[in-house]
Amino acid sequence: MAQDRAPTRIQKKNRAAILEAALEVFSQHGFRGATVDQIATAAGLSKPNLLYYFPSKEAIFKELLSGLLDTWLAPLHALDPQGDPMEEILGYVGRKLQMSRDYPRESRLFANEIVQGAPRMIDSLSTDLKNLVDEKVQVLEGWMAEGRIAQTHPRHLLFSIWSLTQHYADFDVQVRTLMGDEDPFTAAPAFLDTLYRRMLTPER
Amino acid sequence: MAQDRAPTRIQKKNRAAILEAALEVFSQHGFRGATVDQIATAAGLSKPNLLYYFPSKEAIFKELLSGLLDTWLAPLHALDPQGDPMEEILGYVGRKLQMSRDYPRESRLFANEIVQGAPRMIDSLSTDLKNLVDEKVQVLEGWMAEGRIAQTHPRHLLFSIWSLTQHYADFDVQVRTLMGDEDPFTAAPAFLDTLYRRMLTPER
DNA sequence: CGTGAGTTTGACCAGTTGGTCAAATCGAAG
DNA sequence: CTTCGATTTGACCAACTGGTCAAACTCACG
Repeated sequence: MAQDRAPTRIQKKNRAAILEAALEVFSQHGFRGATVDQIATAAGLSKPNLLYYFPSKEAIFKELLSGLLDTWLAPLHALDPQGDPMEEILGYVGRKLQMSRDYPRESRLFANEIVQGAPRMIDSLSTDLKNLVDEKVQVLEGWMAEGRIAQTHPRHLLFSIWSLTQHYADFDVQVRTLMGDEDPFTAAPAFLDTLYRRMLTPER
Repeated sequence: MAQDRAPTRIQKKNRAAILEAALEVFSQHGFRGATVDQIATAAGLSKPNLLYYFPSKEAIFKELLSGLLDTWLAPLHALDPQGDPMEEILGYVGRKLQMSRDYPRESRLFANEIVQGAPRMIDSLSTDLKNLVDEKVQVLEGWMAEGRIAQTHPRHLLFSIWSLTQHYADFDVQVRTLMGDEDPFTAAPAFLDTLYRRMLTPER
């Protein structure tokens, strides 16, 4: 078994390959629907070999989740209280949409988990995510109180950003089925930009 | 085996119980994550007894899906080309939100399936749903051309309605974790109403 | 080289799962 | 209350799945 010392060249390569393969398989089939054999094959390893690097299927999944949560929350972290409110929010929306385009598997991994009640994520949600959201909600409330953006329910505003942007990753099949040849990500940025600009511009 | 003639009293009762149980179990665990035994127990039957009414797990799932799709699309069907555009759209949003509140399991069932690539639904999507959407997109385009609602991408507008409303059902755990005691459905109607009113009111 | 830690694997195991089947039981019409 | 189709079930099976293990192999390093 891999010991506590510095990881070997092979260890680094294989652990990375496993996590990449696990992301692919878990995001497509969910935790229960994925098999260790599938992941091993996708990583170019035998099942026992994979289990030499990770003690169990659950361990792979947990490591994936915790490793990805930070990446996922980074755009919200970057929302700057000192910046221009409208630019900050539109920037956040844009970055979130970009992530749906660039990292759809990550989005679907979380979607799968949360739709099923987030049995393995509920802790992170009620601590890390909740703290971050509480913090940014205060920022939004400040902006609204100052009249720099229109008054709305800040939490629902955040939910709306998440749902609108992640929809393009999570419901990709449906979206593409209904858009035909047109790439959804062509018109989406302008659509969301207009939506939030109209919604958040203070009444004159 | 149940024959082609009129269904018995017992047949009716048990098939209904099975479908109800299947909705509960499938929506929580997805197709692969659900077991026939779980469904049978939830329906108050033994596994072989359940399989006396449905030939396979897959058959139960498919019947559930096709039976539910109509219900799910009904609110969009009801969008009346003759009505007042803003009222029609806001009404549609309201009805869709109501469905997320009243039928969250149905919403999660579809979400689960679509996130995983809709392997058992893609046909219905590309026929029934596509036709309905194409039809209603024309209605929306007509309203926009007449200047009765603001100009936007009609398909993205529909996507936005679906994602914003279904989010409250599909991501229920997350939403409730972040809202604490406050019921999400208290403020959601007003939030969405304002959002679409601001977004779709034509420039004066 | 040689050697020991690091890596890989075939064989295997126990538990789960979807599904079958013959036999037993039930229920409604005569 | 009999009878026959409808219903229910215990026992069973084959395939699959997560995980183990001892033996074999590989590789970096002295």
